[in-house]
Amino acid sequence: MSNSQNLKSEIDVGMLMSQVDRLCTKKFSQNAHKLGMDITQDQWIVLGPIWKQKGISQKEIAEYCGKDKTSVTKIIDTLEKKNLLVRYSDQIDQRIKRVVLSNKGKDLMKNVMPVIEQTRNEVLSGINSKEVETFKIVLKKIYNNLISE
Amino acid sequence: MSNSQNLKSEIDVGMLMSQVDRLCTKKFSQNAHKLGMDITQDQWIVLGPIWKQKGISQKEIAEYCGKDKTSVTKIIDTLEKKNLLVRYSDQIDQRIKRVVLSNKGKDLMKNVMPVIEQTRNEVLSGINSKEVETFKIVLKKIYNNLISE
DNA sequence: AATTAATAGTTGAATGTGCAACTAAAATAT
DNA sequence: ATATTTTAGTTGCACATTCAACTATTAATT
Repeated sequence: MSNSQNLKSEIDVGMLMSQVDRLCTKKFSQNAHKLGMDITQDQWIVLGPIWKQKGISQKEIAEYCGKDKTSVTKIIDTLEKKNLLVRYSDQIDQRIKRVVLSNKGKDLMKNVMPVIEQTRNEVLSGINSKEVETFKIVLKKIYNNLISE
Repeated sequence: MSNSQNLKSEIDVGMLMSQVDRLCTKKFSQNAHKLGMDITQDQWIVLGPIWKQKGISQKEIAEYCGKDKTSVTKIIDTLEKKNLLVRYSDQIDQRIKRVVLSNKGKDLMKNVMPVIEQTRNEVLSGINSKEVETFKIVLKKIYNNLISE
């Protein structure tokens, strides 16, 4: 125990962020499951832009989500198997795949809000809004430091 | 582009954290590769406690790293295949597997420091220490909010 | 002492990520 | 007009995570 504490005190920022990110993702899944929904955080993240913009392309989804196009392809594969969305080729530019939610997908997005809210409340409980602001600012700064392009 | 900006402005904290965590992990890998080292961030995270405490058990590694025991098993499998460490059973309690670094593992840990430092510098560039402090405090608060047990 | 619980670690399935190599289609160059 | 390059998306591989079910071993019950 004391040994573990010694080690923990020297903890690295990146390591801590990874841990916390995994805990948040896990909590989202658990909350979704508790509320009778079969969806992961990353599936929700990908559904978001499709919900907001019907017929959005996979490339645009990837940009919005900050995900690799490979990840987007595979998550959409999963979501298509679950009949939450439909893929179709752009009529003009056949390279582009566009995506729309199915009725099942729309229903899910309607009902998923309590999962988001409950998770956010649990995650940010006892943290004042100024701290959250700084937290977000730092995340954005790190983000800008690392997006090379 | 403007559409993407609209979407981005409503970005969720958890989503942003996931993105940033992935970018950090990626940057670590890239820096390691640039410096001629074959190691991922998670492999380094698991090697850390073994380096600090020779013969540490997998359970203790999992606790220190905040990783699931399953993840630890598999990362140690990988590290063992790469001959960076050795596993052996505890003489008294045969359930316990203990781990020590090989010479190759020790060498790697000696040489990995520049990767850590370079990554940390790139990640935290232009962020003042007060912001970093608050950032860590918020991460720890979220951590405490989510470790159920 | 024999049964039952708990513990440490492993395995397999499902999910997600990143890289490199690939296909197909469109845009550009010559 | 043909050849080259770029772009959008997919596939396969390696890695990492989680869950549930499993083995083996030790500890606790009765």
